[in-house]
Amino acid sequence: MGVIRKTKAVEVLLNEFNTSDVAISAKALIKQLGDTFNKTTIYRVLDKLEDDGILHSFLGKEGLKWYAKCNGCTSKEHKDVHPHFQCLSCGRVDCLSFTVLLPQIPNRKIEVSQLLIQGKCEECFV
Amino acid sequence: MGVIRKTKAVEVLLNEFNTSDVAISAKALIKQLGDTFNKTTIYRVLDKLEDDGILHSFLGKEGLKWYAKCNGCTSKEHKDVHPHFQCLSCGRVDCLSFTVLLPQIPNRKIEVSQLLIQGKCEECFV
DNA sequence: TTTGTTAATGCAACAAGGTTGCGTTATATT
DNA sequence: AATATAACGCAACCTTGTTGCATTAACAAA
Repeated sequence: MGVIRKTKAVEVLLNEFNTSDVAISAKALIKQLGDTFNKTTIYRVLDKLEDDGILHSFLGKEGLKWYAKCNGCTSKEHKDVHPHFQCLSCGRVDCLSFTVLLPQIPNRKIEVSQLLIQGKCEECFV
Repeated sequence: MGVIRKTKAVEVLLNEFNTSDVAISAKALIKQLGDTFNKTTIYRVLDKLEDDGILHSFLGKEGLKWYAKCNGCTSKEHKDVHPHFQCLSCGRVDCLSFTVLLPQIPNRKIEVSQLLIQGKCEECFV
């Protein structure tokens, strides 16, 4: 990827992800920042941050695109494959830090896997 | 769910899923049957078949909705939780018949999980 | 500090998957 | 055959996300 300039939008978006560990949907970011930045800009910055290995994205339920910080990824390789947890009560999504081991499947080659777990998060589970 | 009438649309759609075990996206069904039935009808029939426990649905990559036959589900309970495999070469999606065991997560309650595995299918993996 | 290159932005229009309202048709029941 | 109502077709709409293009602003070099 090309040079990334430190613009207001990049700064603000990065800050969103640096202040907590949860994933944030593009939709939520647009709702929150849409008055300050054009939605096109937000989509493009997220895209670029993903290309640069700073964020990773995945699809949550309802087909929404979610973003979260990467750990140890580069622009060359997104090695950050882990499950995501979506709370059915409050909607919050976060990254789980364990690795799910998949069985080998005969005659198939696994390249990517996406595991979305849904239920009640720590706050909502009492 | 209410009574389900044996209409042409129901008959044709059911037949699509009965002749093979692969999953089919709503989009593909509309492309294939859109001249015969209105897309609204197709969406509604799929919806109803899912409610009745005959089909189950999940989201594939790109946020498309996919449907496949259920095994042993009723309209009360969709017990059919299994991984889905999407081939990155030919696009084909099918249901894998094994169960992935998830570790318990402290202070959270797991209710649903969706595992999408991507790679090369049996046909494309040589 | 001014200049110049080009990445980044805003805007408007668009794309695609899916949904809704409503008047009409057809299935199943009596 | 008459009736109730599920299912249908159509058009219009909604939402998330994308594209083209003219304008603005980072940033490096002079």
